[in-house]
Amino acid sequence: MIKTQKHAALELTEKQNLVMETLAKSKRPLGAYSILDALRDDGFKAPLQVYRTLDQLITLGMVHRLESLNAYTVCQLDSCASRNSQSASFVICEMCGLVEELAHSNVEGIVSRLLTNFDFRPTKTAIEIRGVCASCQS
Amino acid sequence: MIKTQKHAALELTEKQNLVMETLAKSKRPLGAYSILDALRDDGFKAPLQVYRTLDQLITLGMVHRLESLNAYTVCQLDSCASRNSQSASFVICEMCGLVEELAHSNVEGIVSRLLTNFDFRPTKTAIEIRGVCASCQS
DNA sequence: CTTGAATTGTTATCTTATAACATGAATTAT
DNA sequence: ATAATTCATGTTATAAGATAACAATTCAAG
Repeated sequence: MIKTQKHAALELTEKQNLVMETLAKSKRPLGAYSILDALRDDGFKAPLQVYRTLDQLITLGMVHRLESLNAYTVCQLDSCASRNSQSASFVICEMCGLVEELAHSNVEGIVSRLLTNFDFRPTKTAIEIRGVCASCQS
Repeated sequence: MIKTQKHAALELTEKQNLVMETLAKSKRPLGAYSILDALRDDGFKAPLQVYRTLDQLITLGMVHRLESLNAYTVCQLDSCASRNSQSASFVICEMCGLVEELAHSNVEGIVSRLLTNFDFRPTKTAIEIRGVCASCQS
């Protein structure tokens, strides 16, 4: 194995790259079926192909699922992919649909704060703050 | 209107009471269709009846939706109903399914901490911490 | 009453997700 | 090499979650 060191990004399969590009092009999180529709001409024929690819990307920390939207978005932070983090925090504007990921340097401390007095070993945290963004507060 | 002062609990409709009882009896969060199945003999015939009742109870702060489970649970804190709070925080054990609600005296401070430097007006926050509970860590 | 508004019932449908099994590719043992 | 095993992917069918659209009913105001 004389191959040069591989970067995570280069390891992606064709299908994974297609899903990443689709999500990256979109300004908003996408549902699995929207991704499927966008990729019908690229070999995606069934929902499960999308769901499996999303699962892989989520495991890599490159995509997050927005639990309260049943939708998926590319990770906006380099830190997630580099640590395979499945945890993420988002603000979601209920007026315009804007979604922004919060840096989670803060989040880990906050989670352990919340768990004070709870004997609980966290593996994956979802924080979704819904409300009104700056532009929409006018 | 000479009626005595009403408590929130006394205001509940028949259907709302049935859903509350069903959720309270269950040790685990329930999906809307499980609730429907449990209440088929009590006049519930269609999903929408369950969803509408759940929405009402959620608005009252008496039921919370677990976004990452697509399931519903009675609020375990008196503080939610008393302030009609739609925000809640949970720990969810991925081994045994245990779900426990975290007091949110902490949570509000934490949310504003997370939003430092974000011009965002939060209305509803979902925090769901998945992991392994004390019993399952053995 | 009776009109209009709001709630509740009902059917149909849409969206999201996964089970179950088939096919094919890679891996190892013989 | 090739059979046997395992693991990933394809495909069909269906389960589970949610809501749209409209009908029927209730209920308060005129």
